[in-house]
Amino acid sequence: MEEYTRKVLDVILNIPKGRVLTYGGAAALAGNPKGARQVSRILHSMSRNYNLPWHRVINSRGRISLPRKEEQDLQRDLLESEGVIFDEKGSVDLNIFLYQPGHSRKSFGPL
DNA sequence: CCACTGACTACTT
DNA sequence: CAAGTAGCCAGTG
Repeated sequence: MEEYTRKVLDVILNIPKGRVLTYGGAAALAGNPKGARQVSRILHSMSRNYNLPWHRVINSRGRISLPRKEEQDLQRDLLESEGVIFDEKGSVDLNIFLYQPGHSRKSFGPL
């Protein structure tokens, strides 16, 4: 497996509860800003074996990208149970919930 | 090695 | 907002 793949896994595992990360963001943190698509494939192939928090990974517009509705609902449920808020259009406010290493605040949220 | 795939992204219509 | 285009790159066969 490529080192890049390993780094992506590491990044995903480090997303704090209640935060989300975009595919591109995970790719960038893993050292390959153009590797967003690999992130999605990694999640698909590794989430089974590594117990990854795959639900904390969404696309650059703050929306769920899963193709199947059941999976979308599951991801949304998991995120909401962690405190992530979805607006009426079904998207997450990345300005609030995006995981940004080094930019951590003591508290966050819409309040 | 080549061809194809994909839970992406940014840009343009 | 939806649809099309181009760039991207590791896994798989």
